[in-house]
Amino acid sequence: MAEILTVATHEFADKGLTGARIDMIAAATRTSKRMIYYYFGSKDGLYLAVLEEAYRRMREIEANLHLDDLQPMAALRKLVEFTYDHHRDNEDFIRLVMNENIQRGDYLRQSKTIQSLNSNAIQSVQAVYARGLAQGVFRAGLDPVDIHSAISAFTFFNVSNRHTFGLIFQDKASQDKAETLKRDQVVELIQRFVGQFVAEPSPSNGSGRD
Amino acid sequence: MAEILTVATHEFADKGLTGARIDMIAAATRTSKRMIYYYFGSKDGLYLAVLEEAYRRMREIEANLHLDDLQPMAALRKLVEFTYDHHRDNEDFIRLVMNENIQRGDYLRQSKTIQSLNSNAIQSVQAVYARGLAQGVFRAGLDPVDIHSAISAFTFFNVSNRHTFGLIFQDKASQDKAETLKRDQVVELIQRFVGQFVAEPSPSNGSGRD
DNA sequence: GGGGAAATGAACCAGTCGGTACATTTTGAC
DNA sequence: GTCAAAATGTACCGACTGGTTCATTTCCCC
Repeated sequence: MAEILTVATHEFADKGLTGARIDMIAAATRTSKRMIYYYFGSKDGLYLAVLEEAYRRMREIEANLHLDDLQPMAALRKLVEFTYDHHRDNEDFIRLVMNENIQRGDYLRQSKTIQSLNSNAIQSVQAVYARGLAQGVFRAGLDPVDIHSAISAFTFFNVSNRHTFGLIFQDKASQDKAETLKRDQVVELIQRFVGQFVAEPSPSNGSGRD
Repeated sequence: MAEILTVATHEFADKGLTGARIDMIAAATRTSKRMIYYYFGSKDGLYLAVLEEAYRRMREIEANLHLDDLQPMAALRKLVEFTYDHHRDNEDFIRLVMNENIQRGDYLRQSKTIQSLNSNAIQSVQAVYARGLAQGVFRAGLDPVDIHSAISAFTFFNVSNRHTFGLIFQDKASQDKAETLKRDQVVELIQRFVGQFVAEPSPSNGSGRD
């Protein structure tokens, strides 16, 4: 059953809900189509299960960042870096979410499980932001949801629109693998958005990831 | 033929390439399925035509912004506002591009027409950025493509991920129609990213749009 | 070891859908 | 008016695909 989910995740991410073929998924598994229907009931049921699992997995990691141990600005950096890395390394997740948006969130809406998972993400941002405010390093008047939104927008777009964006601006040959904004740039952008001043941008650590 | 394109644009944007049905498109037209194949050859052919038309239309408007008549910071604002408004008001376009990314840009790649359209967009940014640098209001070291990327990321994500994002954070009931970041916020974010200092953020004009 | 439930296999089906064959009509240049 | 080319209507097809039927096997609890 776990195998089915793994294969299905890939297939749905690859072709989308309508494009994916149950027969293909079955063929790539050691079980049969019959089994897929036995466990998941329908194509939609399988898709929903895949969606839930993908979200669950991300939030699980995210919940273990221990942002509280860091100074606000550093915590912000770490959160951005995590999100950036996660999205870059989990294209399947990105594609699933894209597809779900094409379906207008019809399936996500059915899953109370997922919806409850995500307020935690906002809580984290809220906590960091509050500390930053208290210390005077963040500017006032921002909504945690907006900060989260800003982080998501960049890191998500970076992967989701890789193909069309890279294609259009391919003449700027430099960019390797059509990555648009580099990681440190995204960090800085967010810090400038949230920070009080930018005269002293932010310590540019050279650390790879995490 | 123009009617076919209009209807097809909507259908493809709505359901995606695989989800769209030729019979549906034909039914919504005053012509027949036979005609669609007569003019466009195949489903893929029709899809490609739709894609080209959508891109062409956007760049056409964009080319008429006359950013040169404005001071750099104001020009930047206008560019962001235009992109924000366009994306918000043309969900079909957004969805087409999303779909094309799910197809890994396979169709966009076939269209030399589109690819040539877009260097102009970068040219505009480049021009504004250069003027801003000369006047000392923009900071050095940025790539015009990065600026364009930043603008796109926000305005695009804002629409493309409306459904999943709005659903997840619906508890923050405030946001009307699940719009994540407000227009002025996006403008400010970009200005902070590009600008030299942010002590004096930017003139917040109260004008609605355009 | 009996028996019911869970798990599985193989063939099959009915609806769907992109695409076509064939015939016919309309157009427009001369 | 003629005639070729463009345009169009109708009916149809073959492949695909989500889903099912029926029968069988494996599991496991007492």
